[in-house]
Amino acid sequence: MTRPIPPSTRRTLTLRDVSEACGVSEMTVSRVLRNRTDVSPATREKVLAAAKALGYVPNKIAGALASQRVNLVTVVVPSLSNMVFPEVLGGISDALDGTGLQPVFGVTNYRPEREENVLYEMLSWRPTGVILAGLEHSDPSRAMLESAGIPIVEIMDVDGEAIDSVVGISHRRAGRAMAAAIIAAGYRRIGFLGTKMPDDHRARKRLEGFTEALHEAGLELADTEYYAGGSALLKGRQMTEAILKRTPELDFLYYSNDMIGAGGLLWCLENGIDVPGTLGLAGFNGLEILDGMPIRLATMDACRRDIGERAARIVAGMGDDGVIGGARIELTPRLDLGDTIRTPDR
Amino acid sequence: MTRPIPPSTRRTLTLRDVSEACGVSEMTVSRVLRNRTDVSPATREKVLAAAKALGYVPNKIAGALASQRVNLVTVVVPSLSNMVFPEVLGGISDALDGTGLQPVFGVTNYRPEREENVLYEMLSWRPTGVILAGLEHSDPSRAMLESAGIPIVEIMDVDGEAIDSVVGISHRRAGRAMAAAIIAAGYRRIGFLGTKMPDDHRARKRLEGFTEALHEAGLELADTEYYAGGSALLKGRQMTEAILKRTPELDFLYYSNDMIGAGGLLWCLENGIDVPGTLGLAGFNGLEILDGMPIRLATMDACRRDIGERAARIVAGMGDDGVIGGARIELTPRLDLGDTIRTPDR
DNA sequence: CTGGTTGCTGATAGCGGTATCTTCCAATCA
DNA sequence: TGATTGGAAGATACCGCTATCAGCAACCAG
Repeated sequence: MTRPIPPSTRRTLTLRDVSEACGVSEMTVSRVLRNRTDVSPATREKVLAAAKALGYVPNKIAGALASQRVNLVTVVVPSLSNMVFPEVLGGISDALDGTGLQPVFGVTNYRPEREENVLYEMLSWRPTGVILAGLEHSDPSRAMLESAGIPIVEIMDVDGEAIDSVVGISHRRAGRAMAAAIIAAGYRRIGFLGTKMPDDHRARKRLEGFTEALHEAGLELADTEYYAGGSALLKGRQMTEAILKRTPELDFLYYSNDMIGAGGLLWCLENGIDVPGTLGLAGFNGLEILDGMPIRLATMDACRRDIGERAARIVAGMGDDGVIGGARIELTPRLDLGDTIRTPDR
Repeated sequence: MTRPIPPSTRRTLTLRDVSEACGVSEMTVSRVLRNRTDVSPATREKVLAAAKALGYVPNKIAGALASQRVNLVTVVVPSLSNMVFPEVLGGISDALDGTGLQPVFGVTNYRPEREENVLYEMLSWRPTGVILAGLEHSDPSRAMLESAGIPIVEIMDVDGEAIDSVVGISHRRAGRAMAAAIIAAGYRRIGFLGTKMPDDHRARKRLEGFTEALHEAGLELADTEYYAGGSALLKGRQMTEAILKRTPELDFLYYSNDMIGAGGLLWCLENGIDVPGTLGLAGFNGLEILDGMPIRLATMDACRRDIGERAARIVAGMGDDGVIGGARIELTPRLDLGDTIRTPDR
């Protein structure tokens, strides 16, 4: 095993080491390394050469403490295990690129007490801003965020009261829109399949909006099926089989996400069910994976990348509208009927 | 818009504020908040109450500078857009839970210069350790890592020279093993479908191992097909169609990942191809999504979670073997023939 | 030639904590 | 009873960097 360098032997380098190596003051080195303009080209070259030769890496901890500036943006999401949040993170990452700001990610696994912990840890690094999913937080979490004195952007959801800024879609409205489309297509005996996660508020709100709209049309959910954990695609199959066995007269299945929807779709096709004739299907999220399915599942795009980008721009102080705080951006999800909802006039 | 609290009015709290609020020294407050034992219960209560009442959040920047201790672990991965790295991150996150260490993630998009940037930024926070994917890094990156004087764990791959510790599988060997299984099953006209990413070294090594093993058995790849970007599932379909149209006599398709493999599988089934009789298929990664496919794609589990957990334990100083640095853990991927490779003796 | 400006560099004083040493005082013991 | 001990709290000195201001030469207009 070739161990790199005896870590004990070599104290880590400081500005002083660089300054001594090139015969200028620490202050001048600091200026050069921060790309400040008021240094003569000659000195600049000398310093850069020395820093490079030594392999100096600045200590941001000291820098941040002295300057009271931290170029970190805290990003807190509930999960990485479906594709929705990674895409949001991608949007944030790209939007922050070139601003000098750096995202730092934390994951809560949909647990409020974990969110509280993650936030506490993150806030104690005094980040430039916070982007976090959802509007539902524990009281201590809200208190921390409110008193942090930095931009807070709650994302994904706009149905509720924001702490500061918010960028997202209305999941309640999304649920209603899907219900409307389904009813318009003539389906009447509708089942719902979803996760059993009390803290997935967005899924809950979609379902609420969905059932409200059904109700207003004089309909009720005919059956529901819940799952927790495991391969979503497989669960989608199993749940579909189970719900159809229990309630064969269903003519539509609304899935709380595309992955279980895709599983259900595959099961239906394999079992010779006429989709969308006998049975209509719809999911939620507009996942890329749907592009590869035999037929396109109806879905609703959640504007994930866009949400990430906009949120990042707010934190970076580049919000489109020039508003300082308290921005509220509601995006409109695009309904995609795909091939699994019959066209109304057909 | 209800803005939280006038940020300008309220200076952020310091230890001094808490100490003045409860009439003890800053030092004592510091002790209490760090759970040090040498404080009387009475004082402790008093301090905690004051801190809570004020909503004090410690400043880790100052703390880290003073104590020369940072509880951050840098984790650098190339991508979040397929499920493999999120799973690794999950493993790391869980293993670190309870150690007082916190992971901080960075993404490179498979670009070496970006890796260099991310590492520079991250190292300047003086983390406790670094976990990063792969063994191939730019010279400056290697230099930074070598001179950081902290545990460095390179993950996913063991085929190459490590900087310090390494946890992963041999992708070369994985490629060979899959080739062996395919040859043993009697397939002879083998095609390869994969990404066109020069910096995905693990995919490259798998292919190298694969072709080597073919070569030793007197075989060569009969055709290859590459893609870049887009929905992997859809690309899998399209590439499969393309390669079979071009080279219909192929009797096996080896995909560089499960997602395109799954797409290919769906296409084959829809087009009435006898899998695994006429055409065998195999992917790589052991993704959960395969569980939901009509039939199980042959694959090889990459031990992702396990790799994350072990790497985290090394950084946390809990490596199973008690070795301080330079650990080398090679895991053995499990070959799963699924339903898309015919059983040799059948 | 003077006073002011400009351009570059250095000295000094913190940023908000923690390590370490010291002090204080009550409890314990010969 | 005085010496000793040990637990609890405080005083002090930094950690490595940056903000700020001071210094000083070169330059320019008046």
